[in-house]
Amino acid sequence: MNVCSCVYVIDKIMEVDRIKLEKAAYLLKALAHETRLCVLKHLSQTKEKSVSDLMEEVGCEQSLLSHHLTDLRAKGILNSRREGQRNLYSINNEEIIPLLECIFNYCK
Amino acid sequence: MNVCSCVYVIDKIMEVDRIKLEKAAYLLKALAHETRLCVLKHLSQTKEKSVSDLMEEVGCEQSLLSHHLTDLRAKGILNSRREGQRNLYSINNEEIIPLLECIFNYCK
DNA sequence: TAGACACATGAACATACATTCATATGTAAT
DNA sequence: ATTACATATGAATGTATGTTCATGTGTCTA
Repeated sequence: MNVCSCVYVIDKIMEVDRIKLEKAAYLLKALAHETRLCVLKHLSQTKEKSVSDLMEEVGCEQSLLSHHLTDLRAKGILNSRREGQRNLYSINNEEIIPLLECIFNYCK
Repeated sequence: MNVCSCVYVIDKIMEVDRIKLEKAAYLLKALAHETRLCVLKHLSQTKEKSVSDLMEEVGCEQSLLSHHLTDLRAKGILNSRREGQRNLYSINNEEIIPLLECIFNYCK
């Protein structure tokens, strides 16, 4: 392996790291809010929940909650589907549940 | 147990939850930045590092990095001690390392 | 004790995020 | 078709966060 390809490999490694850090920062920003964490906590216990269910459980006003939910959905953390008048939200990727557990566990 | 003490217990549970959510949100906000994650990643590999070491490794300008470090220290995530002219930073509570691993692992 | 080095600090500014309010949309029931 | 219900959306505003720049502080060396 010559000097050039070495540099290339190092660049690639650095790049992968940078991308991972970026992703992690993006994810953490998405999670870093009491209301959103509360939503996720509730949704990790039950499959899906309507906005009104969450409003009660989370104790958050309709519009504000909706903004948070839209946000979490846009960022790929939640899913939603309609059922009649209601909009049911659920966790998109279950792998986030152990991560949440890990976070809450750290915050003893 | 009468109604009153039941309500009291429920309040207590809710309170604990709310506090945990608050703590978690606070922690995640502290972590949710590429530069800060990068610092933590480097510090979880080596015991301590000076600001200049971190400047190079993280690729961040002196003053800005210093602000981030001060911040992380104020929030109890990092420690620092002087050694001559240098200021050595380290991770305050090692329990954060598996948490970071968990986060990076999720961000595959 | 003067200069260099390593780092911290504070004010000013820029950018992003959270919240509120008014209103729109989509579905269901009458 | 009209009304009510569940939710989404957008603009306006407030608040927090990140960044830069100029300068301050502590320590070492000559």
